[in-house]
Amino acid sequence: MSKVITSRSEDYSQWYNDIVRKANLADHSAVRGCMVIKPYGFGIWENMKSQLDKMFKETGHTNAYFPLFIPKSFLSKEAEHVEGFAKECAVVTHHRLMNDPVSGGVVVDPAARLEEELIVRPTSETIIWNTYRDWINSYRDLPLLINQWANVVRWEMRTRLFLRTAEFLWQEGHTAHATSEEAIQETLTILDLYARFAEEYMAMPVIKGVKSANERFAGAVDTYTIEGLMQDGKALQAGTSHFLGQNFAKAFDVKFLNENQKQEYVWATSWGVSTRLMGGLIMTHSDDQGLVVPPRLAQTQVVIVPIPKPGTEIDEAAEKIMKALKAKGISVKYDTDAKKRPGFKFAEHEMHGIPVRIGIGKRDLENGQVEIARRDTGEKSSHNLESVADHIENLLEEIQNNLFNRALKFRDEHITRVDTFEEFKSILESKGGFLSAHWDGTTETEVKIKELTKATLRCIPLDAEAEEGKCILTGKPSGKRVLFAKAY
RNA sequence: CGGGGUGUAGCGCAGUCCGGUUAGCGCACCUGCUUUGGGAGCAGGGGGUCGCAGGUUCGAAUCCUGCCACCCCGACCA
Repeated sequence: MSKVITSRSEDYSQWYNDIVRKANLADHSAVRGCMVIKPYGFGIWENMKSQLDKMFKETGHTNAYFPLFIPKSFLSKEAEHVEGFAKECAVVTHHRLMNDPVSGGVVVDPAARLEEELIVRPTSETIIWNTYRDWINSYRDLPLLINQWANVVRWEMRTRLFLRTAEFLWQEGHTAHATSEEAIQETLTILDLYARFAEEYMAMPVIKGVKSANERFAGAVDTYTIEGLMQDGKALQAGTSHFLGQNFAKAFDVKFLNENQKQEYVWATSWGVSTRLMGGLIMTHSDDQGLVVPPRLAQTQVVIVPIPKPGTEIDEAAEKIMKALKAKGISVKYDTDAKKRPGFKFAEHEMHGIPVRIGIGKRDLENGQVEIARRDTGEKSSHNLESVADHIENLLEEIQNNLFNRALKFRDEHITRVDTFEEFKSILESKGGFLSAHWDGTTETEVKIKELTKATLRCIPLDAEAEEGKCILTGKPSGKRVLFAKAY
């Protein structure tokens, strides 16, 4: 068998790129920094999306849609937001093209210059809060719990498929509340929702925490995050939930009349996860045979590969199994392509990460059995034809759990408590992963650590226990440990 | 945007230094036959503006200039 993808240990970046392309997830487009998500990859994204959407609706949110374009002046209304987002944006300056009599091509019509440029949204806080001003008058209009599924554009200098592309797909929730407490509660509700989704569906363990001032979203009072750990020991920020205080309400003059007939600014949150989750999914589970997809997100959960022999008994057995699996709501495909040999199909389906493969050949069938191979461990076993559907139903659950537990074990083994800066640097270079360390709480120290080690402060874990200690860099007192790591 | 690298068929590459037949190889693709329990074998066949645009030359994949894209390392970020 020839090697199709680069090994993880050999070149992690190349391995990642190979999986994205060879498992048919995505590819580069003709536009700089943008990607084409292929049908197979998009199907997995759609599964993620529909589950998240269901969870948003269960927590009282509804979907809406706001414009792609944001008038330039909107971006400058919230001071910190400008700092963070007014750069690296795509800008629309004209609204018409014309034929060029000289070159015969098409040129921008100079007469069609816009009076005010439009920014292609890098995030939608400004256009949404400008709209909320008209929607909110009284406490009876609150809370306003809205989500939108959209694309956004950030003109990133350096891009990587799924992890950082110039255009990406995401959901962004924007809520308005009457009180600070309620908005903070919303922020945390969403953080929990994201963590549950990551762990229960993506089988990707995450740490819930709060960002330092330095890593906070531009315009937020507090930014909460879920942080995952990839197989190369680097952290991935997988989702964020922001408590925005009254910053945007003040910037866009969004007030409501409270029960005591007094005007107040509303309290806000915003939160989002993006197609970056696809990158996290790939890097959490996949191996040198290709993609590994958790059963709950797999487009196809089971594939049946016949070992061709004359006669109809193989087809009959396959039909029977498919019927039983479909009755249980399990998605299954029967790979009858006569042009490909079984060995080729095995490798191909492994590359695509299909959780369970059933092999049916004459040899097994004579014993009333089929061969079952699981993608997570590669184990193969024979199983009785009659009860195969029940077995697979359990097996899919087991694979889902095993993927999570395996990733959890890896993650926990890669959280190292360090008490000196020397230790910090040496563990970071040798083992990687999260470093649990004391920090004096200043941005200055955080930036210094980044300059010296390339590690960033990922988060202050929500469950961090009180513990007296000394900052690993400055020796100043600290009340709890925080997590550092190199990150994507 | 700074440093380094790459761009030749769908994919992976040789050829470029030192210009010169009709631009080659492996995989993939098409046809036929034999095969089919871990990426099949044989025979035949199709597919190329050599990233783009200029320039030098009798002649450019090859030399020169500019541009573009991708990869890696930085800075920036979900």
